[in-house]
Amino acid sequence: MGVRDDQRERTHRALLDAAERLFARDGYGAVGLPAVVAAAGVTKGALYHQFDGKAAVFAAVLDRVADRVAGRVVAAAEAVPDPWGRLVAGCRAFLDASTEPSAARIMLVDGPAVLGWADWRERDARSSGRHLVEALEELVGCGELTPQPVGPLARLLSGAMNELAMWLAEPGTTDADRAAAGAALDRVLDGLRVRPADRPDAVRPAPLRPGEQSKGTADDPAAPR
Amino acid sequence: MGVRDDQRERTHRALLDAAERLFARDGYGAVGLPAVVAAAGVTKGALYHQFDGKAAVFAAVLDRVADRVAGRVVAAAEAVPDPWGRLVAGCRAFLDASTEPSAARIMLVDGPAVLGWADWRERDARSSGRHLVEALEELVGCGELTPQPVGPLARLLSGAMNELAMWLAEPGTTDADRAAAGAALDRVLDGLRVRPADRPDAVRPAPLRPGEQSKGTADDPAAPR
DNA sequence: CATTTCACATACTGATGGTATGTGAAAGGT
DNA sequence: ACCTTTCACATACCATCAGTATGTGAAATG
Repeated sequence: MGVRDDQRERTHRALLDAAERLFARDGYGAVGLPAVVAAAGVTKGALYHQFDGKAAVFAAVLDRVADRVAGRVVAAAEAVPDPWGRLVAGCRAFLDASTEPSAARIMLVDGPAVLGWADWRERDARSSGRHLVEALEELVGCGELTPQPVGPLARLLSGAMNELAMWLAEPGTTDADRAAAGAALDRVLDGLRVRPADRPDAVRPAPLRPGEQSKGTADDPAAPR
Repeated sequence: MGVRDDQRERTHRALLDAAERLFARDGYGAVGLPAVVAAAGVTKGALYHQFDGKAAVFAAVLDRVADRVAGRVVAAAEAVPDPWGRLVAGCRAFLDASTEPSAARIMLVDGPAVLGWADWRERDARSSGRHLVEALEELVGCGELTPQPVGPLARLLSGAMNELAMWLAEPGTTDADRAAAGAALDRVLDGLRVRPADRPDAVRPAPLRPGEQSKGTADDPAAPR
């Protein structure tokens, strides 16, 4: 690698940084390429040399954001030993990470519209979505979930968490809202869990009570303003 | 009233029809106003006389689509006598209606990106979302759901159904996919239902840990905004 | 029947995404 | 060391789009 590749990578990152900031703040449609290249300190020539167009820049930004989110999900999940706890921890981490306004706007709001739902879905399946599917498969394997195709369930849960994240990313939402969203998600997940009584014979004799992790009290989410 | 209002309404509908067709097929971003007015057989002058701009046309189209969907939801729900059946029937009808590609693309994919999530949410809260909240409140009231703020749960379920609908709206999905999505949704809803064994009569703390909450249905469904 | 209103058409503008071409410095061969 | 090629990027340009300003003719109004 010479000084050439170095410069190349520097402008690449400058473009991604500028684009992410502007896309997150104003939305894809309201951001023009002139604004992006100006914020990055380069010209349109540089942008079109490195990307195939505006949508490609957005896709690259989205991938980077999704990677960050997936990283936090994995980190949170692999700190928990038991499979069910991993699912819950992963979901909670996803919710937290996606609530970051930049992530919500780029990944959840504009993503499907700009890239098309199919492309967007595919990218999700390669980052956070994959871990969700794997966690569900493991839970089915060890009898904590009733045997079922995990694909549809993963989509359902993913959609649920995405919507909650977009809500929580909205300015004006409070910590109480965050707690209420987490509690609702906990209740849904717990409802899916095979009751210990109904479980024929699991891998372990249920050492801990169904982890009710509703932190704080689920309060009225009405947000005054 | 006069021939004037008549003509006015005719071009209004022509614009909405043309815009809905094009937006559904190509997406908001890929449709230009020239294409819309050409398909409607009018000129840009007519469009800007009746609407405030491209986004306003889209909003009007979305409202019409959302009304159609909500209509089907209500029709399906009110044909069922018991509250729980109403919820399930309503959800299934929403899934069916939103799977129509035109509805999915306009309402679910482009809607949040074009109008902004908050505006989009508000519109949903006025059509389908309202009925979901009401159904959940009724179920909490009659003890089939554990007392909880229904706002977050409604958002969660709405997001889940939206994602499933977008999936099923994709070309290439089969009837088996449709059935699998419905089954997954059924399982989640059923998991939320209070077990008859745990429901002797009145409202009890349920199997959840204490400290949850004990209030009734007090909950503001829509975040004011 | 004169006047006003209004639904719409035409003409125009600034800005945007995208392309074609130019340029100068780094890489590579001899 | 020198010439050539490559490449990362800049400049100039174009088609198109959303939006605006103005014109127009028929319906409403008195």
